Amino acid sequence: MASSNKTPTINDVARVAGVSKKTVSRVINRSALIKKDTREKIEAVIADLGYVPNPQARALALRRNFLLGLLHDNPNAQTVLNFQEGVLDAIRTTEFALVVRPVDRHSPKMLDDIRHFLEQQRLYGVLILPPISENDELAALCREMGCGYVRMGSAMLDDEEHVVASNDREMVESAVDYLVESGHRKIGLIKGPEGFRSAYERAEGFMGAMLKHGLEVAPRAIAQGTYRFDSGVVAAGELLDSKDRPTAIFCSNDEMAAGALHAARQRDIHVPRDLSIIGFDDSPIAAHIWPPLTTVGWPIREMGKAAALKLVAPADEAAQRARFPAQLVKRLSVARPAVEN
Amino acid sequence: MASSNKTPTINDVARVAGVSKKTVSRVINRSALIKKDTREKIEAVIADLGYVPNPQARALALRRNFLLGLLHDNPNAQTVLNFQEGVLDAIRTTEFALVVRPVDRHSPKMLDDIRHFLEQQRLYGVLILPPISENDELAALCREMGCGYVRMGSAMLDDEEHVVASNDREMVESAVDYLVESGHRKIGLIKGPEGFRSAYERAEGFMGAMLKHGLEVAPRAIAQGTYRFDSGVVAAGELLDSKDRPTAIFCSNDEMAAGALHAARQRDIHVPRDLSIIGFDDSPIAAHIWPPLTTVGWPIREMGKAAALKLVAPADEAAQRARFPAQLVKRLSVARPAVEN
DNA sequence: CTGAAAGCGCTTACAG
DNA sequence: CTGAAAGCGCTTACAG
Repeated sequence: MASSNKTPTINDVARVAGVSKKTVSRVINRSALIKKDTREKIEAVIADLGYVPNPQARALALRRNFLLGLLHDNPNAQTVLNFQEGVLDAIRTTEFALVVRPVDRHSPKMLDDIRHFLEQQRLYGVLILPPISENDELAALCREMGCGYVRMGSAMLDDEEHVVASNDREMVESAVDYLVESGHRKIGLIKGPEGFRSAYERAEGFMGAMLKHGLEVAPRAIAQGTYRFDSGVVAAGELLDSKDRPTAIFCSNDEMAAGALHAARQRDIHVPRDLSIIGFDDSPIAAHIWPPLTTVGWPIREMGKAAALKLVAPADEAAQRARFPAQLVKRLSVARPAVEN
Repeated sequence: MASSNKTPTINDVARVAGVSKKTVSRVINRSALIKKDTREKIEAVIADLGYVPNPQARALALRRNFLLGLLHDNPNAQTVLNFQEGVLDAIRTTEFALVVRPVDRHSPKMLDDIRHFLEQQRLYGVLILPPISENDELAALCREMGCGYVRMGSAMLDDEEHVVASNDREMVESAVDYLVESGHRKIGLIKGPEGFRSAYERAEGFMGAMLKHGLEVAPRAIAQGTYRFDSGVVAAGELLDSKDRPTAIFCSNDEMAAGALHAARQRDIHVPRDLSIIGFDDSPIAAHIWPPLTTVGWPIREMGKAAALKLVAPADEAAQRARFPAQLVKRLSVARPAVEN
């Protein structure tokens, strides 16, 4: 070691290798314009010295940080965390780091806050989780600021390079198919909140499937929810108290399905004997309530990984994928209806 | 505006204000060595120009990034997210950002990985969540690298400036007190995993309380869990199948309590009529299972905020706090035992 | 394919 | 209390 025990810089590498630091910079940045011999010599010195390029210096010179941002607002905690894990899978061995930024969808200053955040942190790119991923103004802001972005959604919200999407609509169709195969004909729906694309997609999937099976959906068989547990209790209550109550309910997410289970229990309606329930998300609660919930699970971690790769390694094969099929997870909350109807 | 539409730099501010950039730097860094008039003039120019110091440049010059790291391994998703929210509460209006880093407690390379991460990112400081917060080698590593750190824990793991702690032991005592007041005398314990300080504290709290009440704890009234749902099912099964089964079980976390509920249901043991259950964490599942779980809740978000403040604003009053009392959340999973025993 | 010079936007001693 | 010079560790045109 020529220098002391300080961490080595590009200058140390250049000196030891007997080249200019520009040349070292070229191997760091994987420039093609470099002779193989030179590259190998420099790589050896880098390994020998244990040199790691200083990201702060690169960030300053490049006017760009090696930071990915995760923008999210109030989604399911497990979803956020699984997504984070996926992102980390993609960047763990790179120089990138992940910065998280919860935002407030209801604040009128949200876009300004995000603008300021992007301006200040000079992020390499951002990953946007639903529901704010559905905000087209936000995507436009990212483009305007020269910040890469990938949106996670329930449908193809943008070009393939800017989206990782699940197929919610199809999945709800297959959930309804399953209920119909199990003998249900009076099937209720608890919708997610207005303005959420996922809620829309799931409701559309439901209506489409019912139509396909020639089944009627009475207005009283549809209730509005907010994706929160409490709204599931209330909405299911409405369905269960209506005359001619459904023998099965599709809930647009697991939280509301858990609420529906409470509503049934309060009325001494046994699940699944007297009522079948299907949720959506396959969040941990689905497996931990009683009866364990039949639901739709999507590969969130993989989606997070692919989303990050779209930003940091767009040429990578795994970065090409934009569609991520969800699948039905059968547990114990669905049974044949006690009385065929 | 003197310059074009580029974002203004410290030079622009200096020029417009008619001072040297060093002086501008002084007001940015809140140096005391500056005349009030000068400061106010410069502050006016800063506001006028909409100047924001470039964090990358500061990071390079200071050899220190304005980034806080969140190190965690496999804890409850909601805990991580709530903690993140708290941290963001503390740094939202500052130049700091939060970088997340899940780590693998079981990897032999964990400390090396973290060392490399700290070296590369030059973090301002890290926030460490349990269980890895209990790793003293990790804390030593942070000190060695000159990286600030704050550990979250179930007990005072370190000096006050390096800890935000809950009082798990006391809280479990009061949970047991509550069971005893409700008439229970045969109370079982499902422990958390070996090597977790929180598991130890909770078990100690349990044993201490039982001793205080002069109640015996038979070996068959204690079962080992892992903090996972499935382990709760198994452990509760053991307790419920033992002769002279308990009328109440304290579970060292909510996941296992949910598992215990399953075990009871499988045996047609009604909760709370035939069996009372108390959990720990007050995670969302606690309120969403049936019956809603009596549990111990701790102020995670506040702890996150205080932890971040200890790093970024140690003089702040809220940064002084190191102890955060949890409290018993009474719901429906506890009742008087059907038969006094 | 390689290099010398200038620059990214700040801060740090050192003077005064 | 304020400033001129040098430096943090990289990259970017521009030459050659």
